Amino acid sequence: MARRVTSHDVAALAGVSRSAVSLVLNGRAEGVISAENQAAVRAAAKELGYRPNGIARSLRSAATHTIGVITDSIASGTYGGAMISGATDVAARKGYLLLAIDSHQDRELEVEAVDMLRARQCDALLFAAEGLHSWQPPESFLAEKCLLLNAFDPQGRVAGVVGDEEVGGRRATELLLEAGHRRITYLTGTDEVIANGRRITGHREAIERSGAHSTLVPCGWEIDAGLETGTRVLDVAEPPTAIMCANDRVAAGVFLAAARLGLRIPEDLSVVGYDDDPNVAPQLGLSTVLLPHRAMGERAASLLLGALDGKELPTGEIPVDSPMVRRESVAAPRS
Amino acid sequence: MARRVTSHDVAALAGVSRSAVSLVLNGRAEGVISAENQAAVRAAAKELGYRPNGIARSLRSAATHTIGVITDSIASGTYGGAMISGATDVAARKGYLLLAIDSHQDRELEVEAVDMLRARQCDALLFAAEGLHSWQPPESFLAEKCLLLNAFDPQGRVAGVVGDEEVGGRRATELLLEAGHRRITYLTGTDEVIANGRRITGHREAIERSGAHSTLVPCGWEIDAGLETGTRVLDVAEPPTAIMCANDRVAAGVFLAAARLGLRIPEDLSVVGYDDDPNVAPQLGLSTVLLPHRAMGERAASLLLGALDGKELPTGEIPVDSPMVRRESVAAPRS
DNA sequence: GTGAAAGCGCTAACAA
DNA sequence: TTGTTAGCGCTTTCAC
Repeated sequence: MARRVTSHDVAALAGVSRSAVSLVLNGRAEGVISAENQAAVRAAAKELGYRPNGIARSLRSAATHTIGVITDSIASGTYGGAMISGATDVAARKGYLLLAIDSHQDRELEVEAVDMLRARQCDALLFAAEGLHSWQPPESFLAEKCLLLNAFDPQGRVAGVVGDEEVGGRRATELLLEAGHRRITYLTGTDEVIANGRRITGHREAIERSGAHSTLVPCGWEIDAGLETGTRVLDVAEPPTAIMCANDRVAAGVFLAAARLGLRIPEDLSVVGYDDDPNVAPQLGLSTVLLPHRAMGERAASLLLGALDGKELPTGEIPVDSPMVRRESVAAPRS
Repeated sequence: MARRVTSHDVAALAGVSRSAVSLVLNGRAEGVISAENQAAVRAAAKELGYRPNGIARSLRSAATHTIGVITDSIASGTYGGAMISGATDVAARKGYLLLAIDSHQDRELEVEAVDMLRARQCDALLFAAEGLHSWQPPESFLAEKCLLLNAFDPQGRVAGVVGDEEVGGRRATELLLEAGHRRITYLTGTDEVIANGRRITGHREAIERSGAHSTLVPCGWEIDAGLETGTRVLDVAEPPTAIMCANDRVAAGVFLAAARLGLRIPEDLSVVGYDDDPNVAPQLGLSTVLLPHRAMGERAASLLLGALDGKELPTGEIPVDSPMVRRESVAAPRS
């Protein structure tokens, strides 16, 4: 770690002043610095491997090109990483980097994290939640340009980028309706998960518009719940021709239930999942609604970057489309 | 975003000089600043909500309390997040934050990422790989305090924190041996995955020491390979009494194969996996070797932090223990 | 026990 | 067209 090269060294080697170096390297030299001096500066910079000290530059310009991110437990799940990764990529493309810290769902740590990030003069703040939920931002968070990811502010003071769960619930239902199903069962998740209610709303909308019939059966989120509830629902005189599942793991349970009962998918039973879980959906050939985590992260970063560019930040919830991933688990019902 | 509070404001309110503020707030005031002035400074700082500007402090002290992290594609898999999360937590506890950027396995982006991180004066650099592999650090990377995570330098110039795959392979094997198995089949992964060879080495060691017999059958890493190869291996006159699997997904395939053939686990067949995949192992009750991603991340951060504290960085590979997770899939063979 | 002054590396206004 | 200067906010001698 030899002493760092500074603009002073470059200026000396090129035989110009430090300001000349600054102008040339920041593209503000045209018509200000002679062509040969420009060349000399560039040559010297290259020879010395000069990189401007970002800290000094930040101090001067009062901009760190850094977005502070508070995550609530992002690494524990399968999906959180995709959001952060999407945000990182979009930010990096504009020269911004993410400074991340995890609060482990601890309110005190959250506040402390905001403080740490603010002390480092982040240009903007982002709060990212593993699972969609309501989040009350501390005052210090609101003092900056800020945004929520996979979360929303109950008081609506900050905008939040979220997956469009209603559309997702509607799409999954419509896929079954369009295939011709009229007797549909929806194995729902649990109410403490906010997405659940929204998906149900979307589902009901689609059903009502169609005139078909659906039954909602509380189930849960895990494979064994899918197996158990799926078996109960299917092992009756007039079973549904299609099942919509709370998520892909439940769908996997339904696959098992169907296999047990000798029902083939999709010939005897159509199944649609939710999440596009990479560990489940492709293996099963499951048609499912994609939770657009990466796109959400990208969206959040680009909104924040826009705000730093002077654009207005939106308010309220910013839904990101949840597309349908079609595989082989849905077909027309046996007539 | 009202104008930021500076030490100047605090000094003015407390009626002292800026240097006094600095001394008090950094705990260097004892015996230097009068008790009442100290109290005044603290009161003023609190009232104004003063936080020292980290950028200015960094410029002054030439230390940013930041670790730059280059990831190669960390968010795409199930495990990468745990490493980063472990590192983040350990670093945060010492006031360090991670500045992360993803190279998407692109060499040019890698070099650029190192440049960006160096320009921001990170105190140390970490390269983290999703899957264990060899990585050739650019010169610019080596110019800093640096370390590899889940990777190793073929030329040995930087140390790399890795999971102990040999021990893992040995442990999995020993679990079966201790249960009394003498006819074991190992469904191996593929050679382009470096961990595979190491696990095989560990496996062979354990087998040789025991005098038991094992057969290695190339299989792969996915559930369908496990099902297919598992079926082939089990559907013979004298099948193995235990199967060791390349990973947990393969083990899931073996579970399916066993079910098809009417073999109960663990009564008729013992199975051991690798990874402790949270999406697979608990659901199956699978005994498996834990890939200690979080511990690896923690280890890397604490080594780097130690180095910043003046301690020597080790060289070569730094293995982190891969513990056995015992569940129900292993029992004594039917005699 | 306290405050003035210098300087980290950079950029932008200003003077030459 | 160029170089000099001031200052971002902080810490740390060094006089007082």
